[in-house]
Amino acid sequence: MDAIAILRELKSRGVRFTPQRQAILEFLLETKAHPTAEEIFQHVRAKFPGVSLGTIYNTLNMLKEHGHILELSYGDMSSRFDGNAKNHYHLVCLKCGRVLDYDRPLLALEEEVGRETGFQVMSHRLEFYGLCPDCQEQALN
Amino acid sequence: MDAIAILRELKSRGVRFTPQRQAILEFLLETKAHPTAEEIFQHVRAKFPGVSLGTIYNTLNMLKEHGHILELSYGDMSSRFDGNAKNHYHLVCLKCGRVLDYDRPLLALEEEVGRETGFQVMSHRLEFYGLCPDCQEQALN
DNA sequence: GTCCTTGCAAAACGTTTGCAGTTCA
DNA sequence: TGAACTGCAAACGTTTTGCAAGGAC
Repeated sequence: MDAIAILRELKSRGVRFTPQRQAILEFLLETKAHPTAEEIFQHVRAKFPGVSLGTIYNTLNMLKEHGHILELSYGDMSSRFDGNAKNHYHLVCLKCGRVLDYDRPLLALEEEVGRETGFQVMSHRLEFYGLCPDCQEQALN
Repeated sequence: MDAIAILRELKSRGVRFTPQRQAILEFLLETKAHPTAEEIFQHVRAKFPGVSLGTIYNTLNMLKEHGHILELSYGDMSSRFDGNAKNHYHLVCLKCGRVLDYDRPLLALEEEVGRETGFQVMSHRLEFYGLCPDCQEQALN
């Protein structure tokens, strides 16, 4: 589903279709980089010089609430946003902060966890921390 | 290992043993609640009325760097701290924000992920999101 | 025309930093 | 004694909010 299709669907729920929103969502869908709000801002500003960071956050929160993007937050760094809300996992580089996708079959644990704990499990998040190939190479030098 | 033993061990690495640090670490070790820095501050202030939030953060960062506690961060809420740095997983309630421990054998995935992706995996984090038993009950009313 | 959204600025929030004074070793 | 730590306050970066003007429908 592309940006226009998603925004059309949202329109039927009372969310307005604006060119800024289209630019933000298109960028999120086409990049694999898990950008921060600031990075999205810089990118969208190339097309819409007057856009503000407030609008970026407004749109990101709206898309997140409707389940079209994911917010990934880490201790010290600012949040990163993922245009792929379909389930997948992440590899986080502890040195450069980069976040890479890791596609693999989802773990079938939720039902078992719910049974064991009484929690009504709705989703899960799995992340691996370490060094990306680039940073491993640098460590050798 | 209790707070005094941990602080004694840190002393041999040049970290000073202060009563504020003892109070902070004791609270983290005895609670299961994964408190925020602010909650730790409120608790420690009962014993040390003059303590400052800066000291709380200073101590939490020191303990985290030495691997004695974990920092858990989520999108909108502030970080929570876990006095149990031994590997275990977490259940996060989407309604009340509570974080519960989930003890189970660790997944043996790191080696496989490293092989598949070229990442040098050093740790992983697994969290389940949903409704805790209390909030499920409330939803019925 | 209505009301949602934008841009801007200010504010809020959690966290870090700088510094003078204090305490631990 | 001297380096590490404390308390305080100011600073910081990220995110949210308030509001008047603008744009979608």
